[in-house]
Amino acid sequence: MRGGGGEPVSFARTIRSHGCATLPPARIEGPPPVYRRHLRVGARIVEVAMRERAGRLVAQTETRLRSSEVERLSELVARMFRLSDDLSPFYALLGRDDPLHWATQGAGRILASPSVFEDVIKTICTTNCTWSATQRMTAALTELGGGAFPEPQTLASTPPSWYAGVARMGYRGAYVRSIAKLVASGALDLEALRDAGPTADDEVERSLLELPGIGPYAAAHVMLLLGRYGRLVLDSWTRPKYLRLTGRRRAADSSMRRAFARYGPYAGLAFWLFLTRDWIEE
DNA sequence: CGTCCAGGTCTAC
DNA sequence: GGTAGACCTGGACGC
Repeated sequence: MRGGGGEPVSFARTIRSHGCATLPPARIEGPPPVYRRHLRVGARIVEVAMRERAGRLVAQTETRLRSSEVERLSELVARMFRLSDDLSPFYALLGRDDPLHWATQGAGRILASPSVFEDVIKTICTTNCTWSATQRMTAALTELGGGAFPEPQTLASTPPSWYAGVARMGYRGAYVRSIAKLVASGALDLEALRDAGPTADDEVERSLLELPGIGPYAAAHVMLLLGRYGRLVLDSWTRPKYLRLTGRRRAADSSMRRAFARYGPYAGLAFWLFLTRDWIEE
């Protein structure tokens, strides 16, 4: 790996993926698809352009990085693209006659945030509001962070008046602030959820549900970003989209779960791919 | 203008 | 266990 000053940081591990950005701020341009965002690398914030080149994921920065920063950036990008995930067991489930067989070309690599903390907070910002409100809230958070998502300590020490008056987060502000305080104080280690290894999904789900502002929808959403694909993300966007795609007039949550149960631990990923196939241009 | 509700969650029955 | 109401905010509506 090399990096800085126009030299790309590249990853030996091949990814064949259609990255799906589920959370702002992110923009995908194309072709060729480029994903850009500012990342906090050590003490400073750098803009990083990430793209696929010859079967490799390449991250490039405008400014030259120290080798320690290259190391750190590599770590962050590997997390975001979940490079340690092996989706082959999922692909093995998708036979020729499977409606999701198309996904075996490399779909399903969910793009996460560099930290679990960021994914948790942003997910709270998607609840019970319009997408434009989510964008407003996350833009304010990024502004507070000086161009990148703020550290837990920053959010913990920011007064409630900022949450209400600037970010206009409404009742979510208290949830976000209290989670930030827990993390900043060391009482809660959200990042450990990413490397929870063989810890059962149920246990991870319970941990998430204990957080203020995190309910069934948010827990399932964060788990998808953690590479735990068993839960279906059920909300006011996915439910109607499912109905539209299947031509059904109504469908209980239980019947949607049943319809995807055959994908086992990948049921939630299969559901997500089923719903977002039209996001992928062919 | 008032009402409804959006990529829900919490509390109180 | 299941369900009603409240909850910040701000667009999209109907009147």
